[in-house]
Amino acid sequence: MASDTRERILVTTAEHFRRQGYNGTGIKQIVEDAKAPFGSVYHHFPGGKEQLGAEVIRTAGAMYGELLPAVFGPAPDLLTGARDFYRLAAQHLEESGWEDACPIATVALEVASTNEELRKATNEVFESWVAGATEMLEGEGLSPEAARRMAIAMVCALEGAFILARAGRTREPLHAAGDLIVAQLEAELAGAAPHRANGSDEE
Amino acid sequence: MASDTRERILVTTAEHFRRQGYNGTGIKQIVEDAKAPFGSVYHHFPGGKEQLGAEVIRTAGAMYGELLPAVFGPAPDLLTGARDFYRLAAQHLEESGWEDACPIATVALEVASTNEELRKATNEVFESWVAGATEMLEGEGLSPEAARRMAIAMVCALEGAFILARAGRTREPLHAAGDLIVAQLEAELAGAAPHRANGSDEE
DNA sequence: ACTCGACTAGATAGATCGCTCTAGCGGGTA
DNA sequence: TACCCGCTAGAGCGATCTATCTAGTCGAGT
Repeated sequence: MASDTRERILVTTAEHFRRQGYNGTGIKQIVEDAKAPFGSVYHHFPGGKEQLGAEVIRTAGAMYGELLPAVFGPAPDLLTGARDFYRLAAQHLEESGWEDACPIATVALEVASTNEELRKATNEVFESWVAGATEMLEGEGLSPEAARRMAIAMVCALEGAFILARAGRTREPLHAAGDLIVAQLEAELAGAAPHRANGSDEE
Repeated sequence: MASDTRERILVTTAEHFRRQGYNGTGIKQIVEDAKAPFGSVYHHFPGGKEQLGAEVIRTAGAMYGELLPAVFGPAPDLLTGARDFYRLAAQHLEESGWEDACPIATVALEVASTNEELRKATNEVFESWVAGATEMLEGEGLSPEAARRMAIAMVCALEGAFILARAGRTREPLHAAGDLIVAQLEAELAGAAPHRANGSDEE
């Protein structure tokens, strides 16, 4: 039993935040869609909407961060991994009716200047994504500085492309951003001596 | 006269949208800060909050779009223009207490799946920015396809960097995104246009 | 002087907001 | 049996939301 009500509330809230943001989502709406009793929200999240929001940001953010190894892992090399990532994101976005983009971007912008607690939560998530990508890029021979800069740029390009793609209902921005990242990744990898014993060098 | 009340309402609403989004901004708050009578909102904007929102998106978007020629115009060449753009954006963002980023990004994400009318307005603004940048890049010798792709990537990188910068209260994402764009711009221009002798780039 | 439309001014309606409160259910322990 | 406690269940509070309504002010045109 534990509390799958609590889990349902978290998942449903995450879906609503991704679609319509923090301020656009009411607690009444959440409990209705989660088929949970209203009081349970304040039992499981005594801190109210803010605590619920913080937990959703962290769990949904961590879940999305796992897509990084999930997509890059099976790919034959980093470049195709990167290309796949943006293309899969575009495909998933369209198939979801232009709803399933970044789970925390809308909330991040809403709270950046109005709620310190939630702002910190979103920042931690972004930092964890950047850290994951940085580690991956360092493994390919980039210097720590170059790797981090590139990792940040990858996340920026993705987030920005999500905004334009949802506004215009088109995959074009995600493809343009993906192409940019792949091209630049190619250039940087060529410049940084790939001393990998693992056979992964072409060109 | 066209009453400057109407103008004050537009400007104040734009400021609030940029800071806290559409759903986070109440009409009461707008009229209070704009020192305007409540009824005037519905006199000047009979369509209510939605019409007000649409007009704010379009006017603020057009105003922000004018920064493109304003920054790139006086620059000695395209690369320094691009570098300046991201650095000025970062500087302005920090000086405003991490509030003055994109005037419509928050609203764009909030309404993308919930309000067709406003979604279209945000898309028109993004399209106009892309069109402006595309034209500029074509003037530098890029093919129409390459120019548009690059223009989209520039906007994506900027928007995404704004999200991370506001969340983390740091200029780093804007610098990383700017560096990425400048590097890729350099590569594409070298392949497309006759190089202009102009000893400028360093760092 | 008089009218009329543009605009100001704010009270108020009706819905919804986040949240608190009490009551009851159900199963493990004594 | 009796008791506790994690959890469900929802009525209801005060605040706030968007929007409408009436009344008043002001200036230009006749």
